[in-house]
Amino acid sequence: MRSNVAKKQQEPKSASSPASRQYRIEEQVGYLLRRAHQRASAIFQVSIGDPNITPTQYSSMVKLNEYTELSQNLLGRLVGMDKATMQGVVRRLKERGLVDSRPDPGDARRTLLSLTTEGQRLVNKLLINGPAVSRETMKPLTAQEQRQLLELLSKIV
Amino acid sequence: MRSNVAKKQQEPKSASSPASRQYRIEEQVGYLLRRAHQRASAIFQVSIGDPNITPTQYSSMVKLNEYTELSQNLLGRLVGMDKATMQGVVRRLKERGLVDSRPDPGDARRTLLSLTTEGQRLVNKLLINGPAVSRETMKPLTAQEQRQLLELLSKIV
DNA sequence: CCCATATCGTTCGTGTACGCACGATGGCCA
DNA sequence: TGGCCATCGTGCGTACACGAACGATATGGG
Repeated sequence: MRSNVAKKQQEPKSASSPASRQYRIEEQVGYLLRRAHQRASAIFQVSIGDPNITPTQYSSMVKLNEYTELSQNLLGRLVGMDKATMQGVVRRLKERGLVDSRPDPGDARRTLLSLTTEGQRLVNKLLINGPAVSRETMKPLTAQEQRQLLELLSKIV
Repeated sequence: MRSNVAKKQQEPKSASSPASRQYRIEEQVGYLLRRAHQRASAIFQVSIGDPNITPTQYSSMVKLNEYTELSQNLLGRLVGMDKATMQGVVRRLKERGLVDSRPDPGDARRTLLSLTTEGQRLVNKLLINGPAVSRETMKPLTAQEQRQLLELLSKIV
C-alpha cells in the first residue's frame, strides 16, 4: 500500500478560504478536456481493432473514404488538423501503403490524396468498431447525458 | 474566396443511406474531445498571460503551489500525467528556474519538487487569469450548460 | 534475513500539435 | 499584363503523450 496521496505536513494550503469560490484546477474546462481526451484516446487504442492506427489517422482515413480524393490542406480542415500536423499524419499513412497521392492536374501547388485498396479495406474494418469506441468512452453516462455531452462539445469546438 | 469545401465531383459518398443511422466522425466523442481540447489550449495560450507557459506546466505549478513539496511521481498522478511526460515537464520548469528539486531524505528513489520564489511569483500572477481562460473557453454556453459540461466531463475522466 | 515484487525516475522511440519561415504557385486588380 | 497577396506543401523547433525497458531502491512475506 501507498501512503494516502500526501503526508500530514504536505496537505493543501489555503484550508480556510474566504467566501470567494476558490480556484481548483480539477474543475477547469481545459484540464477536464485534457483528461477526457486522454481517456478517449486510450479506449480508442485498445478498441478500434488495430493498435497501430491512431485517432487522427483514423479520422483522416474516414474522411478520405467519404470523399475519395482530397487535397492535403482541405483534408486537414475537414478533420481539424494543422497543415504541419497533417503533413506527418499523411506521411505515415503513405509509408504504410494506406494512402496514395498524386499532383493536382489543375493546381500545381496541391497534392491529391486518396485511400489505396488496402486503406479502404482497413477503414471499412475499423468502421465496424467505431461505434463501440464511442459507446465505451461514454459508458459512465446515461443516454440523455450522452446526447447532452455531444451537443455541448459541439458548441465549444 | 475559396471554393466551397469541395468540388462537385468530390461530394461525400453514401448520399442515400438506409434507415441505419450513419456514422459521422464529427459526432463521435473522441473527435469532439480532441477539437475542444485544441481550442481550449489555444485560448489558454493567448489568455493566461505568459506565452511560454503551457497548460500542463501551469497545472503542475498550481499543484505545487497547493502542496509546497511533492515527489515527481505523485505530482504526475495529481495532474493526470504519465511519468515519462512528467519528466519532460519538470525538466523544462527546472531549466527556467521555476521549480527546484532535492532528493527525498526518507526514500532514495524519490525526488521532491517545489516552486522557487520566482515560480511562486509567476503562478500567483497566472492564477489571476485562470478564471478568465475557463470563462472564455465556455463562452458559447449558458451558465447552466457550463455547469452541465463540467459535470459530464468529470464523469468520463 | 533474504528474496520476490513493487515503486521511482530515466531514457528511447513514435506520434500528435502548432508556430514560423520558406519557396513555388495561383488569382486578382490596377 | 505585371505585380501584389493569398494559398499550398515542406522543414524546423518545441512541447505533450505514452509504451517499453532499465537500474536503483524499498518493502513485505516466508
